[in-house]
Amino acid sequence: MIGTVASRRHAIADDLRTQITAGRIQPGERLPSEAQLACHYEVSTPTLRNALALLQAEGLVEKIHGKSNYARQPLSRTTYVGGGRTPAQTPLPVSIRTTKLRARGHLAALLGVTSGSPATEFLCVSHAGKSPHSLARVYVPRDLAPATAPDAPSWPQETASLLGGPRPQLAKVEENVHVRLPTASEAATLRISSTLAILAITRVATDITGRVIEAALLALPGDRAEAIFTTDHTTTERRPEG
Amino acid sequence: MIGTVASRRHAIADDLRTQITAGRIQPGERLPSEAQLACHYEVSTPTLRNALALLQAEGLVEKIHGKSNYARQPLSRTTYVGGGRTPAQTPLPVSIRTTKLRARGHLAALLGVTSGSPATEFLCVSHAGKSPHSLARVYVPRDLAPATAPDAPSWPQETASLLGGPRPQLAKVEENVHVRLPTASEAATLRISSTLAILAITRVATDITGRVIEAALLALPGDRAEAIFTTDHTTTERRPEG
DNA sequence: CAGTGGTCTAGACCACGAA
DNA sequence: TCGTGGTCTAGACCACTGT
Repeated sequence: MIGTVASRRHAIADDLRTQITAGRIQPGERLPSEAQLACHYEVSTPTLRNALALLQAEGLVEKIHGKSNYARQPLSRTTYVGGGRTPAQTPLPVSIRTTKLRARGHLAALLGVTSGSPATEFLCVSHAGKSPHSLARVYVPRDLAPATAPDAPSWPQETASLLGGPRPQLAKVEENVHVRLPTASEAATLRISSTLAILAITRVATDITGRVIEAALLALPGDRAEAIFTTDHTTTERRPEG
Repeated sequence: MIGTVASRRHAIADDLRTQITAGRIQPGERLPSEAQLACHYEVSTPTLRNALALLQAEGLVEKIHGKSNYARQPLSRTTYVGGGRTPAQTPLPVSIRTTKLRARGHLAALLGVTSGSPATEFLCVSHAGKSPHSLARVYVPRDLAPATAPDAPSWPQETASLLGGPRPQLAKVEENVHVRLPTASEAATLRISSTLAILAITRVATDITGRVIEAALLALPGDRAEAIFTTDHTTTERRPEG
C-alpha cells in the first residue's frame, strides 16, 4: 500500500515534508497561511490543519497561534551521553533556576530519603540559539548542594552534571529511559507541541555507600535529541549476579 | 490554567482517561460507538474522534476500523536492560523470521562491513498475550550466524540476544536511544497507532578485535516499554579520555 | 446487509499577535 | 483593528468487519 495516497492529509503532509527536508522551505521560514495552503491544495481548512498536525508531531513544523506556521530544522540533534561520562561535544548554554524544597512522594523515593527531607532543585533549560532545547530537573540532597554554590544564577558545575559530568565519590549511575508526551508545563517551557513525544530520562547517581548523590529528570524532545550508552565488557568482566 | 477546560476534546479525553485508569472501563473492554459517545458528550463526531485521538496517542485506546474502540492496559510495561546484561524478568515469547540478505548502505555502516557483504536478518516480534508487543531486527554477519541455527523458525539463542543476552567474545555494546514515530510497517506489525511514539534503540555489539558481532534495531512502543542502563564507576575506575 | 470507524467539507465563531 | 491560527458543527460519503 506504500506509495498510494492513503488520504489527502497524508499527501499534503508528504509534500510539505519533502519541501522542508529538501530545503525548498528553509528552516525558520514562515509557511503560507492555512487559508492559502488550503486553497492551494484544494482542501478544506480542517483537512489542511490535520496535515500540519502530522508534521507538528514530527517536529518539522512549529505552530504559533495568531502568527503563522514555521518550518523547523529536522537536524540540530543533541546527543546525551549516558553512564555519567563527560560528553565529547560542547554542551549548550544552560539557564538555571535554583529552588529549595522538601522531597516528598516520588522525589523522596528517588533520592532515597524520608518524606520531607530538604533538597535543592536545579531547573535547567538548555538553549539552542534563541529557542529552548531541553529541560532538566536536578535534585540534590540539601546538605550536598551548598558545597559549591546554592543560589548562584548560573552554576557551571551543574551544567556538567546536566550532561553527565562526574562528581566526586560517584559510584553508580542508573538511568531509566522512557518515552512519553510532555506535560503541559514541559510543552510550554520547551515550546513544543504537546503531541511531540519526548525522551524522558530518570538518572540516579549514588556514591560508594549507596547514598543518592543526585536524581535528575531529563526531558529531551524526541525530534532533537538522542541518548547513547556504552558498555565495556572487557573491564567489567561480567559479574552475572551479586 | 490547569484545571480549566481547555477544550471540549480535552475534557472528554480527561473523562475517558479517568474512567480507564480508574478501572471503570476495564482493559480490553469495548467502548460505546463513536456516535453514542458523541451523543453522550453532546459534541459532533469529529470532536469526539479528536478526543479519542488524544487517548490513542497515549496508548490508552486502540481503534479498530469497522469494529469499535477498545480500552487498553496502561500497565504491562516491559523493561529493556541495556549494556548486554541479562534481564531479570522472563522475556516475552518471541516469534522469529530469518532472512538472508546483503548489507548495504546504513546497515553495512552499522555492521562495519563493505556494501554487499552477506548478512542474516532475524525479524523478531515479541508477544504479550495475543497481541504483538515489540519488534527487533537483528543483523549478524553471515559467517557468524549459521554457527547456531540459521533457518530455524524459532531460535532461542536469539531470544536472549533480543533482550540483551551476552555472546561469547562480547567486548563492547553501544546503544543509541532515540524517539520517533513508527514507520507504516512497524505500526502495522505492532498494531499501534502511527502517532504513538516508539523508543528506538540501535544496538551494536563488538568483540575484542573491534569487529561487529551484531547490530540490532529495536522498536519498543513508548506506552509499554522502558529501558534501563546501569553504569558502575567503581570497577571501570573512570578513564577520562583515551 | 447493518454497524462501525475513517475522511472530508463549508462555514461559523473564538483567541491570539502585531500594528 | 486585522490577519492569523484554534475549535467546533452537521452532515455527506467511503471503507472495513461482522452476520
